[in-house]
Amino acid sequence: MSLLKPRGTYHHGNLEAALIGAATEMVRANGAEHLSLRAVAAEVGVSPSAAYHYYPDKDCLIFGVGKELFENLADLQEAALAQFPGKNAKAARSRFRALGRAYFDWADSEPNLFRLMFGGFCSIDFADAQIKRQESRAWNLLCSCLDDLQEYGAIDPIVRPYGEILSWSTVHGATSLIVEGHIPKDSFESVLDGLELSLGIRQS
Amino acid sequence: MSLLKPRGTYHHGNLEAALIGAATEMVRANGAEHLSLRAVAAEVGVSPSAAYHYYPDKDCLIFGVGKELFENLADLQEAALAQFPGKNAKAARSRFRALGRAYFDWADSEPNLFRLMFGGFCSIDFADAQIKRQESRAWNLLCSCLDDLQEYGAIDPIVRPYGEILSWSTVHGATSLIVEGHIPKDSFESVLDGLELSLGIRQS
DNA sequence: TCCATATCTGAACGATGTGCAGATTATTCT
DNA sequence: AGAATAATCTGCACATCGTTCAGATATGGA
Repeated sequence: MSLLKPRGTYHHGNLEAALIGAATEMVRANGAEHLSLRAVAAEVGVSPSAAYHYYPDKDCLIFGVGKELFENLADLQEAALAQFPGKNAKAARSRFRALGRAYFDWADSEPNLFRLMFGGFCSIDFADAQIKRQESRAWNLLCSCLDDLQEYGAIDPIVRPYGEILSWSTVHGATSLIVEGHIPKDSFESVLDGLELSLGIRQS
Repeated sequence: MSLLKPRGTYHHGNLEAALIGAATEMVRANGAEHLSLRAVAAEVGVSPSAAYHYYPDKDCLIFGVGKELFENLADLQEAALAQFPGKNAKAARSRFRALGRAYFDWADSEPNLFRLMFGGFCSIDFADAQIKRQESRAWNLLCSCLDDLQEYGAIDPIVRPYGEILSWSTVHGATSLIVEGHIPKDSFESVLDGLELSLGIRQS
């Protein structure tokens, strides 16, 4: 599936996917705030108006880009968990850290995509069913990770009820602050350390 | 100091401040992504080109807006601390919560301004001396708050070294996630509860 | 083969950010 | 006070952008 429309043809054949693909790449490179619908159309080899057959306006195109990203992130976190499949406290703790690191690494390697998802400037409808599904998939991964720690007695039971929301908030907050340059990059590991300590997660 | 230029006059007299004022109000109302330099100029009663005498481009005008906001936030946090001046564990704990709440309340009441500061879409230079000063002012407030807790033996000494970065990350993360609609608003209080618990902050 | 439908083009409109020549006012110097 | 200089603002122009719409072109079913 090529992005460019075959020369001399009228119909593209795969315009919707091609538009999303080109738009994603351009957001990745230049940030959503500099995305031009005309440029996306030109990249794909199509007139600007063609896009309006699939998206009522530019915002919806960007929304389409965003929807895919939440799936990507959930996939990454799933892969991170799969790296440490052991059924013991040590492996569970590794999973917990891997989950946080995957979140950060993704944001750190693609700040423009991360901003599109969580920056709030693009009118993304988080009530959208597809996004909700991916977000709850990621949430469930975190839940199962904390459940494991609990099962192995490797987390403070008093703090356990706050585990999910505390972990997500902390990791997301540190990630945002680092991506936007408010705190240095190497502080993420120490945030993870502190988070583990404060949740009472210790290696047996 | 009126925003509008007096009718019939040529020079405005206070253009720079008026531009920032009008721009701030328009960002507050519509979000920085919809700010129009022409609209700001019109609001102030001046031609669009006039703005270029004070700011080389639109981004720099937005940057000017952002700089002020960091001062506002630090002021708010200072005021929050002043509400609980007591020299004991209970007051220190109240200060800690007030600090977090002030951060969240500010973001919750002015999401567009919060996004401008931390959303990452506006090219804000956080190495700017004025911003750094305000950010470190807020940071020091947090430090002193945790120092107090430590002095009164009201915080887990093992977690204490991570106190500042954990607190900021967690509060900022929860705030962002709530403002952008990823988690419900009422979860902030429970994040605060969890943060206190996990830091070992308990009332004597 | 012909027709209905889906898909795309081309030209147009208003709005935007920005640059530049010159008009207008303020300030400084004599 | 008057003239020269600097600061400030206007008016116009340009390229680009998002978006609309009438019409051209291709596709698929009868």
